[in-house]
Amino acid sequence: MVQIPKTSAPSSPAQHSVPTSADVARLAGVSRATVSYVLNNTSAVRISEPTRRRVHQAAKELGYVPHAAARSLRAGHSRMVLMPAPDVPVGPLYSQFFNELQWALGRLDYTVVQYGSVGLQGDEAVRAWAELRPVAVLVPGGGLTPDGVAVLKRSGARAVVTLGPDSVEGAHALLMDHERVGHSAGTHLVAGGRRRIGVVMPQDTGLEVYSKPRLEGVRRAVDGTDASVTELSLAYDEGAAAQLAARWRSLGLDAVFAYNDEYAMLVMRALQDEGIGIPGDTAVIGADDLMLGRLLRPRLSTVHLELPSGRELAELVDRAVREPVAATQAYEVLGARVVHRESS
Amino acid sequence: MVQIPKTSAPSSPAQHSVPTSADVARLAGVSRATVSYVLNNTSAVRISEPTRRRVHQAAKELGYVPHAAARSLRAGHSRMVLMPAPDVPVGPLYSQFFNELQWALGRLDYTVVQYGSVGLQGDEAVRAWAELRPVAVLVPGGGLTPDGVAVLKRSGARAVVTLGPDSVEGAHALLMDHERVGHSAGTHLVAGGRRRIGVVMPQDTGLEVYSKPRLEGVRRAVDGTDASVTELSLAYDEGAAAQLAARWRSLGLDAVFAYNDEYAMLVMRALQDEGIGIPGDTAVIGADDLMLGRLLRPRLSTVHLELPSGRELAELVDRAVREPVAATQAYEVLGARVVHRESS
DNA sequence: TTGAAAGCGATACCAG
DNA sequence: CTGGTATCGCTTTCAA
Repeated sequence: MVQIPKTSAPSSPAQHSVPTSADVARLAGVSRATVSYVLNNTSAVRISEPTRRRVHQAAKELGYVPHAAARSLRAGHSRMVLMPAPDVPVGPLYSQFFNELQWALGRLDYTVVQYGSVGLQGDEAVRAWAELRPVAVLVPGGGLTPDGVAVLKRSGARAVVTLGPDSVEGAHALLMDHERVGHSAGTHLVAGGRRRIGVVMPQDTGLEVYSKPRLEGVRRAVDGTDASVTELSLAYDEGAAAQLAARWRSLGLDAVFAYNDEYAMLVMRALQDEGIGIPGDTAVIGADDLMLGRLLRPRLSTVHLELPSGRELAELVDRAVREPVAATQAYEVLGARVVHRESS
Repeated sequence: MVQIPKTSAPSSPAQHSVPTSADVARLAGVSRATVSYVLNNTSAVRISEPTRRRVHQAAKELGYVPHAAARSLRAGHSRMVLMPAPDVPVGPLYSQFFNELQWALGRLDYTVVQYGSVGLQGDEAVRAWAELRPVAVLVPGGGLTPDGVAVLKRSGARAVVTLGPDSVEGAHALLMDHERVGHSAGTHLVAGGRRRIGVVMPQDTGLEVYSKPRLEGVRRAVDGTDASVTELSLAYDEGAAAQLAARWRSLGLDAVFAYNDEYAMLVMRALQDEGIGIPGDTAVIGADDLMLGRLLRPRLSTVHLELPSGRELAELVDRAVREPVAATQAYEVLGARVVHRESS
């Protein structure tokens, strides 16, 4: 970081301590109770207009901001929905889904908080989340244990929802079985007459949650056919791709399913540079249906994913919070369908 | 969302109310104070080993998890670092930077929370952040006002750091002036003999924070030369790119700087499909130095960005928290340098 | 219509 | 070494 001090503004004025509702009350010449009534528009109690004005005026003057912790401590609950922040760089697909979800939950008056639990292991992380006493917890990507769910529930979470490959006892599950993705791709390749299928797996271990099921899906697709599957580990790196391409002919593969479109692009480029014809010599198919696939030549075949809409998930959460039902439910929400373009 | 209920597990056992330290004390047969001492390993006080064990045992049995709000209410401060969650899909560059930052702050024992403030306007959002009484606030992307900083400071934030184009009174600033990015690109194109430069601007208004300064940078680069700049608004969409390419010859441009490598790829593809030679007829340069640029043919020239390391920012935050200095400081932290490949 | 006071859960002082 | 207890900021009965 280049450190070039550029400005040196004068200090902010003396640090008065943080104003409380008591300060507001004092300044307005009323009791703390009245302040609370006015600021929360409590309908059960009617406050005279002049008093309201004085309170508002005082609050503004002091720059009063209520203390969320104190409030929810008193109330015994919050409207915080907690999600662990993903610790692996996550694609545009997920980002968009998440934004939508956040917006939808905001509309329902929940506050969404992404909690960075880097470095914490499993149930340790769960305890950290539980300390915040969120009303609901959304956990993407597997790894939550039934014990973890129990901790969250005991700490007051009215809804625990997992978004991942399998459902966890006690939690609602949005099943996103990426096995389907691989299965679609595999089926497509086999139907196209391919028999020796390579599957490109990211070396990045953080992506295994998705890549392994995708691989399994391909395996299932070729099961009972005379086709075979070869696992190919690959770093997201030009050099690694070139090395893979160099030994491609010796591998004797006639098709490759890449973890996603980005890896597909990487592999496709390397194969083309090696003089391997696509789809003639080797068919290539990716996944996630990213824009870039459409821009490649030949156009990249891919598996299009359908994620649940943020609005629907938000409603599920809201329902679960309002009436925690006896039985948790699991929904299969991942749609996968092949988009056949030119590379396969 | 396809809703296929798949499992229907039995309800979790009766909802006992959330266990408190008092419950632990009762079960262990000690006072609440003792529980606190044991669970926090308070060194000022020595507790007998048998008592410690009884307390730990009781806590485990009840599944006790401390209440963060109560704790920080009592303590008068928290170690929460708050960042508003970006509401526009943000690239891999930012994601990586953010992960690093999160990790580094975690090492320093801070808890990073991304707060979803979708739908809230300016100072309304600031008040929402202030309610959480974070010890530090990191605000990316401009839009924070001096008043906003004052609200945060008054609510107890010991450090307010902006990451954006300009510095704000009262806050530390990590200046990331994207004007430099455009300037590098523009200078490069002009030096290469290009005279009629198109600048591709995303239609997505959320990206204006970055795209406008980049455009200005190009303008500054051509200033005083005989080159000219043409602004080209473009949706991230194949059709839009094709339309742009169709009227390309009539535009009479001999170079284009795209907002980033993704837009560059989009434009380059459309131009190539239109039979326009790159870099012969038109030079193309992108920005952000994404992997995909290296995979294009011709290889995409780009502007490589150097962001501050997460570790350094974390240390800046920590310093600011520990000793809020009289003067806030501003650092220029965005490095930009052209990576000349084949497309320009 | 307003005020006094209890209490949410955890901590740290001060006695015992 | 351990236990009472005041306290953080806020909401909400209950009285006045």
